[in-house]
Amino acid sequence: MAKELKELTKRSVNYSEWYNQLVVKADLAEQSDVRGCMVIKPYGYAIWEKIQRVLDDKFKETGVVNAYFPLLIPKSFLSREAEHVEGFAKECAVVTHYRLKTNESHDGVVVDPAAKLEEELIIRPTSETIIWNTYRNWIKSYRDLPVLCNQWCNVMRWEMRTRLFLRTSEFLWQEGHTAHATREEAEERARLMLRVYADVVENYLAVPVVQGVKSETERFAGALDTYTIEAMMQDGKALQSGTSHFLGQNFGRAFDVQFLNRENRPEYAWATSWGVSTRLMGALIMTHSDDNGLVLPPALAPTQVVVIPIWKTDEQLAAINAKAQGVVDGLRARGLSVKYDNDGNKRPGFKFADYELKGVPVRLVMGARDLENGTVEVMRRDTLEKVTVGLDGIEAYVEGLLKDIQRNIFEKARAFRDAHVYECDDYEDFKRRVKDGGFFLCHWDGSAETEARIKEETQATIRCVPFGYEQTPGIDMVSGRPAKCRVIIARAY
RNA sequence: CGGGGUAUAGCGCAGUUGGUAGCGUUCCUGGUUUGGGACCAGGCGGUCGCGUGUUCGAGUCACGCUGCCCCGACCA
Repeated sequence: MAKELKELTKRSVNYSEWYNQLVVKADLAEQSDVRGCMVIKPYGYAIWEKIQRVLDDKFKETGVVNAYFPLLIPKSFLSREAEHVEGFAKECAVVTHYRLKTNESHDGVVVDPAAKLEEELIIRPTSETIIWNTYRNWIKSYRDLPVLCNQWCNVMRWEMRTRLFLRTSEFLWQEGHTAHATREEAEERARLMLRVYADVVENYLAVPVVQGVKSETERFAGALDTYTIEAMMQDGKALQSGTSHFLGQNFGRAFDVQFLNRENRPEYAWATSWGVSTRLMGALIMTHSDDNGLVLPPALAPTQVVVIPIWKTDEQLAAINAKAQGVVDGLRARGLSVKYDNDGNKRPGFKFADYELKGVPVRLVMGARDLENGTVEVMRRDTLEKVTVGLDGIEAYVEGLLKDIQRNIFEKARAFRDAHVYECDDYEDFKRRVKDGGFFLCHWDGSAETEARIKEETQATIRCVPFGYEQTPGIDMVSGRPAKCRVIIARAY
């Protein structure tokens, strides 16, 4: 069954449209008929599962365990932490009834007014409240700490405008929630999880990120500090790809989670929370893909190698099948995920284009010519380069090639990012250039007024105070007041 | 919730001064093809978003409603 495959919009013509078409045509996801929601198709979900597995293993290495908490949160829980409720109240879906009944004309159903809930339930926009309400019963002594739980789940935030993977009303994520006996331990945990995110995103998704800390206004609702990883997309816009929050004792206090410390004195537990979502899929797609379609990092590609035979007669096909089987087995023996596609309904040219669209890192082609010469044609997706190599030692060759692709796409993305990071000291210059994308390193006086003015006049926001950047004091380019450090300012998704 | 669009086959679209439904593509069947998105022939598929009105007659005109898209506000 052939699929309709039209040419993609060029990245340079309309980046948003290109992205949207790519997600749909590469079979990753599609818009659902349900408002603001997304259907993740099997191919997209296979990639997400791989990301999940990598993250899960890394979490466990740091002592985190998985658990699950309810989807529905009593309304009163949400309002316990004042800043938290203010941050999320505007985008909550609310369950008000628990029953439907047949309508008067017996051709449909209506909400049964008699089934109104005494207290409304909120569909979780995030789970701090319900988890900390639970932790109250778990934590009595410093010996119970730390508690290091993660949950894989869906959350709902009633967004006004949605985009596949980047912003949908419902999305999949993991949220980790930890409780600690000391402030220092909690702060270190928040920073540790940020490092875990940066590791996974850079070394598996091959997406370079800037680690940093958010300004007060960009902080998570209820946090004392929000750490972030920021990636740059190919249009120069920033994508917040993961966050880790130091929550202080705010939730411990709000949910009365107290423990007796070594001195036998009651103390509120210290908290962190941290999450990454299916938005990572968006980062993956936008960072590497080109006008031919997706480019997947070998570490996450559901199919790493596709082998395509080209034949004219059944005898030829049989001969190629036999020869190719050896290659496929050899590659699989090395743990690679290989697809052999001898579907006679599709022509080779169609398959080439289709696997490129889907981002398969390496393609092997075997025809009558190769059969005679004992060779195979190898194409790498990242550069689209083709070479013909002998079958002898093909497994090691392909394995090396996959490693090289993984490294190359990361280096390419990092080079692009670095070429679009600018130090900027002049606000007029900034205003002219920021709309074309890029990360602008600018001195900031730390005031919310400056931040608000930049946002209003340029639609750019302070992404973070970057770590690992040599800071020197200077003058805020907007207010002219002294500034302790430079921050990254950019337009963002 | 403000401002602007749009609604006709699964998808993308045309449809003139009102005259009874069309193109491309997908899909199905058969054949020829197969080293970069094949070709030929045949076929399936539509209460023209919903409702009311004007008219001998409405996809087309008027009014109302609804959905969706874009631009704002909000945002992992």
